[in-house]
Amino acid sequence: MSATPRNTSRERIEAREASILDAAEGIFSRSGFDGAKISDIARAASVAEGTVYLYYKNKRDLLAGVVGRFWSQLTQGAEDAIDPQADAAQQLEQLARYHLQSILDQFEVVSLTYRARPQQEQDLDQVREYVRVFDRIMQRGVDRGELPTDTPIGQLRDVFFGTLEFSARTLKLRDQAYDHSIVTNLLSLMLGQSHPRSRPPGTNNPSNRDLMQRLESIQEHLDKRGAW
Amino acid sequence: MSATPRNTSRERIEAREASILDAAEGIFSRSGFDGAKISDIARAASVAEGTVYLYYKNKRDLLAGVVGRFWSQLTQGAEDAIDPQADAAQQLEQLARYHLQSILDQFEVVSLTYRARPQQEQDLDQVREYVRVFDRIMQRGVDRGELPTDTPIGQLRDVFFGTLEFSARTLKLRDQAYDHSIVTNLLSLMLGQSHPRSRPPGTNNPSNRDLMQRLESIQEHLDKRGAW
DNA sequence: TACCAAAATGATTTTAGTTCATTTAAACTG
DNA sequence: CAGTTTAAATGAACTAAAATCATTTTGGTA
Repeated sequence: MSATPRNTSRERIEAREASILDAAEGIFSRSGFDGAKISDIARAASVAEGTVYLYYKNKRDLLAGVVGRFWSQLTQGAEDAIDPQADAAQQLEQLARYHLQSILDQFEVVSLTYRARPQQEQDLDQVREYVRVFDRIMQRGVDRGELPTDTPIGQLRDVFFGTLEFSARTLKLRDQAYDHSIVTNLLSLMLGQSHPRSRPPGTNNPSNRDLMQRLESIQEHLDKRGAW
Repeated sequence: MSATPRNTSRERIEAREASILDAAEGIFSRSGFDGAKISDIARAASVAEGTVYLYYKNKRDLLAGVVGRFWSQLTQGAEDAIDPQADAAQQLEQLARYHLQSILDQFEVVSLTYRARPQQEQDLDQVREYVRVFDRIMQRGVDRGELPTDTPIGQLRDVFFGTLEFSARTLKLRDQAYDHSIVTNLLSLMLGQSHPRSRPPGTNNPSNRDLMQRLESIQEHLDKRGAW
């Protein structure tokens, strides 16, 4: 009873499972859950249709596998993206940038998350593990005195992820790219600095002459738009 | 060719369409998109299966109908829930409470929104109309001087709806009830109450900078009006 | 009442998820 | 290495449900 064959066998099986997940992720992302056919996924993974069902008991389960792997990888990536030396505010900014960039890059997979059964508890385990990255940053900030002791971490978590996800949706909807101001504004909101009323240095208080010129240009602008 | 029969006929047809939507909303909410069978919906609406396809070209289209009606009704309800006399902060709180309560009450239908094709533009028209309620409150607040002229309305919209939706999801996941502190915390965050910015309108002589910002916002406002 | 067009029906077709009897490959044994 | 056993893979067959369409029913009109 040598261990080597068992291991190679297990590796082979894991590689096959990964290739099925890869294929499924591609097809699901491109065609959505309903549009994706098991036959397409099987072909993309170079296996027979029946083989898919040896690894996942049905189509929903396969989706849960794809989505779960995505969030697990996201957790790993987030931990790598955060500097352990930095303070809470810096870490939060690192997480925010990483998160926004990731969900923009893989928007389709994120959307598929909500097609996994929300009622099935364990389907969202990896998502829950991911948000704990946020909780740890905040708790550490409180423990170190960088954040007030009465910081409502749970509510701020909803602000953080809710805002970033809606922002991503808005950007996608309007075909706009990542905008750094989203993250900086969110953080100044959350950490209680004043509104982004901070002006870039160098913009001085405009003179009346500036105002006059601006008014002239506005009239020009309006005139160009033609008749009312 | 009297008009009355046409009308009664149209009313009959609209009533039938509404009864199909009612049935679909119930079945979709209870069983989810995949679990819902057209045959069940048809039976609940007391029509034949084929009849459903006279009103909606397929199952996804029927879902889009259900979701679209929901958001339209939400827009109507929101406008009713807001006191036109109140200031921006009060109106925002009214909208927040109404919104959170509504998406908690009808969580299943809200969830179904994301199963409607996000790529299909017109499927989300009613959602877009709904968020304009927020935009109008904010714009009016800016115009009245209750909010700073540089208020980033678009970004705050993402904070507002994103946070409320995530909060609702969290509450549902943990079987918790509506919590007033969610709304009050969100609003104090958004309106920056911790840092007193409630300048009684009209008392202060606006700086040139304020004037400049106001002019910019007027131009932006004019541009958005479109339709020249 | 007879006629027509619109609306409704439900049996039939089509499509795609799932199963399972069979085949193929891998692992173990003497 | 041959023989045996066990695990993995296959794809044709099965099944459920979405979608279609030839036929029937209904409601309005002359």
